[in-house]
Amino acid sequence: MAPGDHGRERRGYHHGNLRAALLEAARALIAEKGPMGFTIAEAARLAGVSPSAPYRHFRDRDALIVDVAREGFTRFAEALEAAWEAPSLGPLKALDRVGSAYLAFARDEPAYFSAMFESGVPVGADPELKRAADRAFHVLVRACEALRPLAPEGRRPPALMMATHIWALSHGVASLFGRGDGGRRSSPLSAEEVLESAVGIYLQGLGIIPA
Amino acid sequence: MAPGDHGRERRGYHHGNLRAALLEAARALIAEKGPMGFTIAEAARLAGVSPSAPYRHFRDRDALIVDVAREGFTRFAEALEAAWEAPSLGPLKALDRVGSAYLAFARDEPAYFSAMFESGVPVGADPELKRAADRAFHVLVRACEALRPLAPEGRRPPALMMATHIWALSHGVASLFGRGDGGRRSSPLSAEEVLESAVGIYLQGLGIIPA
DNA sequence: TGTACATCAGTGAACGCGCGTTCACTGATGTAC
DNA sequence: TGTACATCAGTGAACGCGCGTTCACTGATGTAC
Repeated sequence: MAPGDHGRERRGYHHGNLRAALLEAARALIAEKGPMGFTIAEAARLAGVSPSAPYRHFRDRDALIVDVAREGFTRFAEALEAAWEAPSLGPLKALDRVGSAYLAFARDEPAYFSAMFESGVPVGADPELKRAADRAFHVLVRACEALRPLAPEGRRPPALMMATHIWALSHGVASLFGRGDGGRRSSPLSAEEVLESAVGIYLQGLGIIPA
Repeated sequence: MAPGDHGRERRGYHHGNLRAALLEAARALIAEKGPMGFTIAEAARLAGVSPSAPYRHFRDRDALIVDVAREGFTRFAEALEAAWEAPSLGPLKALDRVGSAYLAFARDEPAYFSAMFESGVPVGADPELKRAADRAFHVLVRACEALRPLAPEGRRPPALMMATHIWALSHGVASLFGRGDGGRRSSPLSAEEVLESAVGIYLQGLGIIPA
């Protein structure tokens, strides 16, 4: 594959799809060297275009990273939604699938993951970014709303709190044990096993699963 | 405070404490701009020394960051150990204190935290770094060993697994809600409240706390 | 106590490099008539 | 269908900058006798 063949074929002087090609190049570079190792010049090179071309599509370097994070949150939300909504196996099984999707995303898309959570981009940097992030979190909230009625009546914490707990747990497991790039800790258990067992004990604590 | 006054007074031509001053300067710079925003040249400037001076003490830029991470893990381990060992209030109260110490460290020392967990430095980069990291994790293992006998006999997961669960939970909460620098998510609950309530439900799940 | 000398821990100039960004420009594309 | 023209999306040269690292050097320190 020749340089510049990102997205559709380049048609002569005009690239035709430069914006998308730059986002893809940035993703690839961030996967390689982290969010701060990425440079606009190198992204342009990868897209087969002069170093000034990106400025037709992005105000500056930061704007490009914000867009990568936004794209990442959008795909993340889609992945979680798909995991939750697909089959009707009951909320317990579905929650399991959402957890696995969280880990799979962190593992398969380390570039998006670090642009989203480790690049220093504040969630409020862009309204669309915020919307996508909220959308992802909302999947967990819906899951917890479905789970709540299974708990004994006196002991039902707010769904939002439950979702926050499970989010933190998933995020911690993903960060420590389930990253696609280097630097993860070693553990006798896989990330999936850690998350699944922890969530199981948590749900027992709520009386949703029998002890 | 004049530039270069890190640690003890500079005594003429020789700095006297340059190594420590550079580590401190690096910490300050990482707190400001993240692990990748830090440069050796700027650290030297902060320490009041020529740009080539750092090379007397560190092979290169990476070596300096690894040392910052090592220093961070050492202080982290000390903080967790102090939280666990101080008073004999019983393992439940002590675990609480360890959790708070985890969050406090992430909040008060964002530079160390990101050098340790987000700089791409692999834990195996340096034997002493690995030892310090293990020491920190070991506090959680000891805490879980103390907690385990409180669970009903048939339902006692390995302490190492429990420690992994609680570590992931603490780390997730710290990363998402309890960072000292920008970029954290908003939540109606404080990081401490989130962690405490989640750990409470988890311990109920183990039968260590009554439902 | 004094002196010669080895070693240590800095200096500062220099290098090559790649970056972000700007600028005037120009080739390609699409639209009005 | 053909032509004039506006607009779009690139080019490529240039800028100033700060970086990591090297090198030969030198001032300060400590030690042996």
